[in-house]
Amino acid sequence: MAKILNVVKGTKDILPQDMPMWHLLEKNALDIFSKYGYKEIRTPIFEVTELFARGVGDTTDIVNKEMYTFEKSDRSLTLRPENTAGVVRSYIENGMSRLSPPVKLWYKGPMFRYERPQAGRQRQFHQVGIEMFGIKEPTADAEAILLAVDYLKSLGLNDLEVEINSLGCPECREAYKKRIKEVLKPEFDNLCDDCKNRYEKNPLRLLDCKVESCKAIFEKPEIKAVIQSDFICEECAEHYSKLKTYLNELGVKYIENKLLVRGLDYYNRTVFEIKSNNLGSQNAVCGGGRYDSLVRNLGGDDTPAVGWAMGMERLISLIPTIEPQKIDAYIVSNSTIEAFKLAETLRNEGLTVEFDMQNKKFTKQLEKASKIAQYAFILGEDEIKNNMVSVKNLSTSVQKAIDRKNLRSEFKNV
RNA sequence: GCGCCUGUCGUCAAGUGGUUAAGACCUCGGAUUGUGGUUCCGAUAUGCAUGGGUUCGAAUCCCAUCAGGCGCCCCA
Repeated sequence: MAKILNVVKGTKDILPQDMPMWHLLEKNALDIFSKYGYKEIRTPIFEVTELFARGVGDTTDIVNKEMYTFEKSDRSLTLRPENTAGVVRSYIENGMSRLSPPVKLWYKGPMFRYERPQAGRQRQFHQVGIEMFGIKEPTADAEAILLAVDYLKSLGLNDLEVEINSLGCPECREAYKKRIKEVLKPEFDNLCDDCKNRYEKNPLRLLDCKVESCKAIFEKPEIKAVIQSDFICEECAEHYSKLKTYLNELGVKYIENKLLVRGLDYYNRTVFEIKSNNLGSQNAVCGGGRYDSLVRNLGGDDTPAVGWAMGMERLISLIPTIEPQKIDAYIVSNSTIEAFKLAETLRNEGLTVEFDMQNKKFTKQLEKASKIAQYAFILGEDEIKNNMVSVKNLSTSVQKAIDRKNLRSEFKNV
């Protein structure tokens, strides 16, 4: 026997039995996002590496150590680790800034990150997400969050926690970073290695360190005071407070989490996450926020934008398993040709139909029918002669002969 | 990149040093030559991730390698 080959580490087959859940996610995405005016967009799964370096940010882990990058024809290309950069690239390249705002786009598809796999984390995984361009007002932030909550509700996920925070604009954030670094400077040597690293790279991410010794440091009064201070400028504060007003009025429950810091560099002002307690340590199903400078950084006009992405595998692990549907009919017959022809006729009429291709014994055919179909269409010599079909309801055992002309309309009455 | 745990049939598993490696589900065949889902019978691992070692003897102990899971980090 030849050697068996396995899926690549961190990737998974999505098997037929999983498909009903995937179809539900995809159908609800199309239905609900459409109601909010979103149009679907599909961008390539690989892009020029520079797009992610400039878009996602070269201080992020995603760009630093998690990208699948390869060289082809002297160009460096990368399997997309997320889709916002690609959508923004397409928005700019296709002149969508000429469209009347808001420009609302949604996507779904595979993403690739080279990380150690664990519960809720794969190297190839799928995201569904939205991006809205052209609106600086907090109505955009509020509608994006409302849409996320609506979509989750449609999947039966009603009690997930929405966390929000405001990172401020680049100006107030820089000032805040500076203050954090100043107040922590005397403690620098006592921080854990990760935090020492973060101190330079992204001081904001120091805040939710889980190491006990670091937590203790952050509890010191003079440090805690800085962490908990409202650092954002007046304009940012107003934006944030309007967002909260909208959410309150719309009945969207949320908790404010001052420590919530998305790891991507492009966010400003609003950031949010939606979390579940049933996911293990990778507990975020949705993450997003506002990214007003990304379009400009990638060469477009100054364009405010908001977006989020959800991990589809994580969503699926939260929704109940959906049993596959049985087909309408299985044709039971010892005449292969007649069965074949009848199957084709019925399929053209819109039914899902199978028949026995191996000319097995009658009882075997019926046994198969009972496993996979709602009805058995029995086609024996008598039936063929009289142009009839004996329809058997396999859950009630009721059987009735029906004229083939009326089969399509009458079989479900058996 | 670091830590912990695990690897017995397609799947779930019993077995923890001593003759032929339980059982269940699935699959396939038969009992049943035009009536299934119930029942009964039968088939299906010369092998326990792979390679070494210890032993009279190893799925069981040891080492290495590989694979998987979980956690840290990070994120969806």
